[in-house]
Amino acid sequence: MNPPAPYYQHQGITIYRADCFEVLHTLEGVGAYVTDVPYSSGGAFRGDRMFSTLSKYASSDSSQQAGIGFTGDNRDQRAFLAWCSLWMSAARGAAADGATFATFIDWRQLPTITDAIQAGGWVWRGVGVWSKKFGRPRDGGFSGACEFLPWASHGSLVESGAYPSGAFEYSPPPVSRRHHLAEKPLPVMEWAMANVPAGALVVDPFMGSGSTLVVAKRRGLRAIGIDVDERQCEIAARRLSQDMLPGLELEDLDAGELEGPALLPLEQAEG
Amino acid sequence: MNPPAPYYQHQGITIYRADCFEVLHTLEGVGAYVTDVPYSSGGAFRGDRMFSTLSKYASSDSSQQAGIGFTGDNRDQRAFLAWCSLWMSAARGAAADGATFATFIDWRQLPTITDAIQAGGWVWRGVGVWSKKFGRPRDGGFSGACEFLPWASHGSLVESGAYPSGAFEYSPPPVSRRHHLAEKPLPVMEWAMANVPAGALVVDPFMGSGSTLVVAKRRGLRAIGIDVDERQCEIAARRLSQDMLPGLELEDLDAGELEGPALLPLEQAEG
DNA sequence: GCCGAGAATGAATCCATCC
DNA sequence: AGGATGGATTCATTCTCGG
Repeated sequence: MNPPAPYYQHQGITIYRADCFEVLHTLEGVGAYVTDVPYSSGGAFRGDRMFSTLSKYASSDSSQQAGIGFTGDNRDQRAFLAWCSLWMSAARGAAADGATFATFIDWRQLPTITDAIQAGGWVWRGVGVWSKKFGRPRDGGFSGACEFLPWASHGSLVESGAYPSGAFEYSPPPVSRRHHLAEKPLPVMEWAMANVPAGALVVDPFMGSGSTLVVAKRRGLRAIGIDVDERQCEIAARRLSQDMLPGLELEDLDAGELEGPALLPLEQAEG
Repeated sequence: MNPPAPYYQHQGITIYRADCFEVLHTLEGVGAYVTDVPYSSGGAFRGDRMFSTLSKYASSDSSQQAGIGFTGDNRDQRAFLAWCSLWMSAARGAAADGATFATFIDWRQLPTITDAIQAGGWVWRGVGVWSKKFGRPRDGGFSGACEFLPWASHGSLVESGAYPSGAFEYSPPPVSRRHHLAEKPLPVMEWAMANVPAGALVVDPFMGSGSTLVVAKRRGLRAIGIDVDERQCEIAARRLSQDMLPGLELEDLDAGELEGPALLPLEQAEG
């Protein structure tokens, strides 16, 4: 099979505007997958509002009550597991021996993701933690201060000479300064990719605004980003075209504004 | 039903030397469960789980294998899920409305524990993270720097006026200075119990060396600790008898040595 | 009591050998 | 074969101890 025509291609970095399955089936020799799977939306299953509603149910005490759409909740959860298992399996089919896999996820979907990782044939190796330092406070409960990075390998873990910590602390910039609602700050992405060996091909099946590619480019890695949304592809391409002199700190790149015509704001549905 | 005779009882703190089921079925009005369930973890290979806790978890570098191990750590996945569901369900049967539940666990068993929490009828609310700052390094992978604190409530979450963070960073003291191999430092326990409202009855079904009770006593809470191992009961009782003047810092209490005769190490057979 | 240099450590993991 | 055992490995942080 051949991949679709690239949306962007320059200096070892390629962007495809496509569903990830279309591209994953055409790849081989992938050394690492690093991504941020969408879990609060996703055209594959349901509209954003519907999913939010269900999440709201699940987060209330109403799961103990009668009359809630339990089957609907359940089916969404199952569909998410099935869909993740499928794309993770497709990803593994394109992976080189010893390839690594990592995706960001929130606490609620973490168990589903670790099931999907193993269902997809990956060897689950651990869970990294990104601490944002602050989360929304909760009277009588713990704030949601962390996001999780379950990671895995295709077969034996290959030594890369890197020993990243399982915990990383970094305060994210305000939403107003992000290119994407769920955007991961570049230092956080750099941490998540710290164990990727030199020369590896990195693939992000849910590219979003392209933080994975920006870090890959800085490190001189080959990389492929995939996103169904053309606006995200454009944003990512513009970020890659920015000045990336080594003297620039990642934080500065994060704060850099994109040149060119203004882009339409993203609708909520993209979160 | 009546509980067994207490092993220790003083100033609102009670210790039972018993299997937790024996006691849980006799309780009522419990405001919070805070515990550290035996992980039944220790490696991806079948054989690795079968070792004693000392050889599984204590540093293999140090030839000193003296110390106190603990029991009930050898269950396989299915049995661990079933057993946890049972005791969590029994615990919920004794819980007051709005009671909270929290247990420490490692990354490998986290999904199993969140399943058990929900199977036991609790409403899963989130996952706290204790960062030890440093874990054993892994070439090509992330270190295991964190332990996790999934938490839940019995029905609606009750406001307690406390807003603890979902992340807590603290370096544990070396094994040689602990009362229990898996002992949680007092500042970590204090964080894990930060949302427990004043006046609540706290129960720890797997007391170990009694850190939960020590923090409860400091906070003026009523508390019940349960452990099958009489040596742990004795250690906990001694810790509770130590000087706990408010002027003393928790770190100092951690470092305090216990008076009385030395304890025998646990035999390998029990591991 | 404070500070710096050197030593020790880790709720592992993986693999080569034994039985 | 397959389970059990023993040993080598890793480095940021903490601990120990002397000055």
